Amino acid sequence: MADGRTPAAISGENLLFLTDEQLRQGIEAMFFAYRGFTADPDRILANLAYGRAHHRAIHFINRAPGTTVNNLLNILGVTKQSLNRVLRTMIEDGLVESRVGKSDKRERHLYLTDAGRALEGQLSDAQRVRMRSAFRDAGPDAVAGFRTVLEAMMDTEMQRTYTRLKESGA
Amino acid sequence: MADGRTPAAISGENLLFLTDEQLRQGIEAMFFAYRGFTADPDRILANLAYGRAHHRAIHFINRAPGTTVNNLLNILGVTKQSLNRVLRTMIEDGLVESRVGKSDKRERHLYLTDAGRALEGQLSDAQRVRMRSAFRDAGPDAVAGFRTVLEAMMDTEMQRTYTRLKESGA
DNA sequence: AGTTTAAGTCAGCCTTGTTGACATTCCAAG
DNA sequence: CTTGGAATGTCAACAAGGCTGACTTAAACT
Repeated sequence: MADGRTPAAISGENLLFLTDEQLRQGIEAMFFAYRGFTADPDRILANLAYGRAHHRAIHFINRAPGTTVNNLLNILGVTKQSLNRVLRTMIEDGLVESRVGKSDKRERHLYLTDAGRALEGQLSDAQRVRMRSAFRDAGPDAVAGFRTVLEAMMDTEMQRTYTRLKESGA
Repeated sequence: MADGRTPAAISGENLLFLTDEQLRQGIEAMFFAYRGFTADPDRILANLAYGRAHHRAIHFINRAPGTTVNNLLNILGVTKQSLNRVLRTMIEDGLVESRVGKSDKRERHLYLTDAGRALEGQLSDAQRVRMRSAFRDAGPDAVAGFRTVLEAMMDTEMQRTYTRLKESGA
């Protein structure tokens, strides 16, 4: 078995963690935790003229500088029109730069400007503070489990996107 | 130490799980996983005239039948006006029943009708299928870690709400 | 030359959040 | 008994951020 559990161990550990009540608690935990997860950046964004959609765009442009609009579209899972509205305001405000592609001039490659990077840093700092505190409180084993479950919860398509980003990172 | 780790073990396990890169991966995992988490109920709701807000209301009314509007407001973290719009359509459509309180007639107690319970079942079945599959793939230790981290990520207020619901359940 | 692709844009619609103002009902304290 | 405050509901207006559909432009591919 890939995870080192024998069939005996699996039936032995009597699957109590798969009861409907356990699953419901997992569902509610996701709901409440996601609120906490977005709360800190939301507070910062509320004072500017931006929202969560801007945060997401800015995060992934920072993560993969030079990404094309199409690529970003796939990562974010929204329509071109929806992304464009967000992108346009950030380009106008000088947070994002859009450069015509060298090899393929139809493509636009996206980069954060200095101002964009500054905001990105502010937002991700806030989000990381909470994440770091949660990780530290929970300990490395819990964190590993956390990531395993989240990965298993993604659509397979998103799993691939996530893994690609992860491997490009470090 | 409550979790059995000695101070030496903590510094020994060199805190690699707290690097900025690890935290960023955790952040992205939350983002992608939440999309998966809501995808199945969203698909069902798209065919009806309801959205995620209706799902949340219906979930917690089912979880705590007879809850007051104010209580639901606190759980959901939205404004009274926002909840009321959602609630009103579901009352009109015969999914939710609103009963005037016995002891305090200002309060309205909320219950699902048979039709409401049917929809709730449909939605939570869909969501549980994915959750169950993720839990099973990840195994009980990972699930425990998942819940530990999520709990640590909540605002303390939400933590209390979550715990109260959890203990009332089973 | 004709088709497909990437990006952008316009218009319109929906859900779901927000504020602010105001009415009603009822409990409880003075 | 009256009055203040609490719980609820309702109306109006607005914004963010999704969506669809239609259309343009430019570039690339075949």
